Amino acid sequence: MSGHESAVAHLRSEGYRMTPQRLSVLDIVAGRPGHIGADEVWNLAKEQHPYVDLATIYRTLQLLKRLGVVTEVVIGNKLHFELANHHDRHNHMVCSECDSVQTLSPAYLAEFSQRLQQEFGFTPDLDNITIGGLCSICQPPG
Amino acid sequence: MSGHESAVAHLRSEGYRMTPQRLSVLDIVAGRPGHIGADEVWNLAKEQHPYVDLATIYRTLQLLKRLGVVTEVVIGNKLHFELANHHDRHNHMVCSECDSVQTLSPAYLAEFSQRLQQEFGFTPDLDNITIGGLCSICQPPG
DNA sequence: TTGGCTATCGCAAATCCATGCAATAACGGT
DNA sequence: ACCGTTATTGCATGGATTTGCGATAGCCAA
Repeated sequence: MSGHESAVAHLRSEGYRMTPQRLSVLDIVAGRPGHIGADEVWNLAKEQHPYVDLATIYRTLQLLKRLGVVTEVVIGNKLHFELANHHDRHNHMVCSECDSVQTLSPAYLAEFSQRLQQEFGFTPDLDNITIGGLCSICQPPG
Repeated sequence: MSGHESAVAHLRSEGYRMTPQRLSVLDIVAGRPGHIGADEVWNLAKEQHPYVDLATIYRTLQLLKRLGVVTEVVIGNKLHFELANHHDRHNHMVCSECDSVQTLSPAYLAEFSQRLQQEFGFTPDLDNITIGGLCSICQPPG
């Protein structure tokens, strides 16, 4: 198994327990290069634990998100998750036409974020923000 | 009645029909200075048309949104709507702690938008974007 | 005014996600 | 290895929003 040890240790250190369901969800999300929907996680998890409930999947994903182990990505109106890579934080640009996804360095948002903080005292949470729009291929003609 | 004529004409010109339910929803949203939740619209609409269904409210709001007559704002996990004022476009900053809402001039997003366009050929749709975070009052101590 | 085409409605059921609760199982202490 | 505490699960349920479908009612033409 790959580098789940740290995630497991993280759970443990916060008083959370390690269960087969949680390990399963962790494995599944970690086994994906990109993001994965909750329903997909569920389907895959059921292969190993036929009785897992979808609610457990959701709770686990939210837990892992709270712990910073996974990142939530809003695509359309569904939630997707991906393993948080702290060495490669990024945001997403989703094309509303072809649903393609590009990653975006948070550096692009830093300046904007600072202005909101300075001028309004508002601390935006842009970590998981997704930018919708049209990708270069789907640009309207003209 | 105020300036619903243009909205009505807009509907008509696109082949949509004008119904009392739609007029009612339009009146209600237009009669609000700020944003209003779908359930609130429903309650008010029922005063005039006791048999309107919530699904009709949702469908109408989505239609008006598609036509650019109203704007959708996601607050917490509910949808709110407000009359689109094309002379005063703005974004929203929603506090995840107290659900308070501040408006934000799109000027703050212009620079960010241009960079995405220039560097990635991606045309972001930031018109209706909502920024989550913590307002100045709900800042964590320290 | 009337008639017909079809957009729209009301209703019911489905979907997505969150939550309350009793039964279960993880884990530290013995 | 066993026990007890209590975090976690599965199940049922609820809230918000969407969708399928047959019935209804706008709107245009005659």
